[in-house]
Amino acid sequence: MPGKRSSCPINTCLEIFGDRWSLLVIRDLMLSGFRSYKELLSSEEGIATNILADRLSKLEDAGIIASRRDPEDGRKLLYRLTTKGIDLAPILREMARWSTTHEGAHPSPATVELVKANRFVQEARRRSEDESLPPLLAPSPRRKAR
Amino acid sequence: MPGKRSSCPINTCLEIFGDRWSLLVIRDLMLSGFRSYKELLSSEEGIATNILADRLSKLEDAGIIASRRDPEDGRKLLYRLTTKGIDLAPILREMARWSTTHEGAHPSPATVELVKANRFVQEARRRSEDESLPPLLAPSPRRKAR
DNA sequence: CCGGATCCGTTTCGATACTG
DNA sequence: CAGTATCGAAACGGATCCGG
Repeated sequence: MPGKRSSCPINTCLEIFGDRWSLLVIRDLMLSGFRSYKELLSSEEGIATNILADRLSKLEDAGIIASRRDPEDGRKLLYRLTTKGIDLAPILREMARWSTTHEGAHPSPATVELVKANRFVQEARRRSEDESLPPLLAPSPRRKAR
Repeated sequence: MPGKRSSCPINTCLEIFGDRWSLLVIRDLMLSGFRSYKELLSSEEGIATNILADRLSKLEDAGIIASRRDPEDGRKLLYRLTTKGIDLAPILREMARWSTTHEGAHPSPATVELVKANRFVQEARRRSEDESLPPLLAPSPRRKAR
């Protein structure tokens, strides 16, 4: 349903950024490079299995992420951002910057440095191309089972 | 409810950008400077009165928008972005840039120029301080009552 | 008239159990 | 492990009502 709304420059972002879970998936892939379904499940703060599956397929349809078999473990699917997805990095960077300025967000020191140094986008890109690189952020807070 | 999630740099943006309607309200205020409740109702693509009221109060609680009486028409309330809200402009700018690059978004030529010239943020700021300036974008597509 | 608040039918979301 | 089915909870949209 492309609808009748192409006059505003941010409308095409709405389906991604109008949704909390899509945003979290993108953030996680951007910070870590590759992730399997299971890793995303435990990383995102308590996303349900059906929601994750739904968002992954929508993001894949939108050409923002892509999946492929894990060459080392045939059972797993590895998800990563496409070029189009990686290009969302500047948006995330500005979000991180805003949060740090206006709310008491406490990103990891490493992330702060990246944002300051303007290398966030570049690092996110490298991470999607080279899976040997470590994540930008620790494995995740892993929210307590509510 | 600050919750237990401060380790990621974008978490504090989630409540705004995880919600479609908040995003639209912010976009509209950013492009036009001031808006009354009624104007927002007809500008946003078909938002319901209760939803708009809800989002306006949440955004006000978050310190992102502020309201005051229209000096010329005591019945009206005028909403505008606070400094904190205006500082979201870089995020919107990157969204506009991404949309223009990756989807066939057709922003108004004026908006394209602003984004290219990097003046989007600056113009949004001016518009929130000086209500004599024209909106950056036409009064809005005004979606057909389906 | 303007800015909401309230009620209500419908749709969507999300937690859990379950399956290939 | 990756993903569906189910079903209750929440959000949404529309209409209507109300105080100023």
